[in-house]
Amino acid sequence: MKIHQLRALVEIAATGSINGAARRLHVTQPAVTKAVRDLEDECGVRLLERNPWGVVPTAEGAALLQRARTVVRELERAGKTSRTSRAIAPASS
Amino acid sequence: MKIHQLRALVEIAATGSINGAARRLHVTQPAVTKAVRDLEDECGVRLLERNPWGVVPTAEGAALLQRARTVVRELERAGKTSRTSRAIAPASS
DNA sequence: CGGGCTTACGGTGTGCGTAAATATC
DNA sequence: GATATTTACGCACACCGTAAGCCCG
Repeated sequence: MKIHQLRALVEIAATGSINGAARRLHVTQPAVTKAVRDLEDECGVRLLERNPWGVVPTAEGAALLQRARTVVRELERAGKTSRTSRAIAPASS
Repeated sequence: MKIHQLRALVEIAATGSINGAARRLHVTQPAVTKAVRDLEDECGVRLLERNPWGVVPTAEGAALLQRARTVVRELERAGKTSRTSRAIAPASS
């Protein structure tokens, strides 16, 4: 269960395609494919339904997607918090 | 901003020492030291106050700690969700 | 001396990119 | 032929463990 895997899932859902997710994540398609595949392999569930025109989350994928969104969002906030701390830190003489 | 770094921060705060965190995380002390150091280096803030008898989170460390706890907790829930999906998935003929 | 943190060094594993293959329209 | 996904291969980076050093009681 790695972050980049959850991020991949989130972006795939957001764009409706692995290609689009790859663009957003600034990585190549195979990287995203492997990320979700590892995730599916890890939990033993098909997270995406592969269609010729793209992909759609399965019910299980959608369920995990909600969790993934929260994790990514909170991680984002953590990064923001660290930046804020960086701003107020210099005053801690 | 990696998960294991946040996890390290959480466990350090929980145990009050890098040594204790290492034990909980089933890794060695240097690994934990480097994890928090990388985190500090990344956000440019001293997260821990090093004392001879152990370490104590700084104000900035405490702030990030709250976020870190949330991230770790949510990630935990994500893993649990995947297990649940695994349980209900086989019925999706 | 003992306990705890840090630094340096080497190995191993993982994630990424490139290249090639398959399927649909 | 174009688009989208998947698989295979090789590489670079990051994490971890071991070993050695430093500080304080």
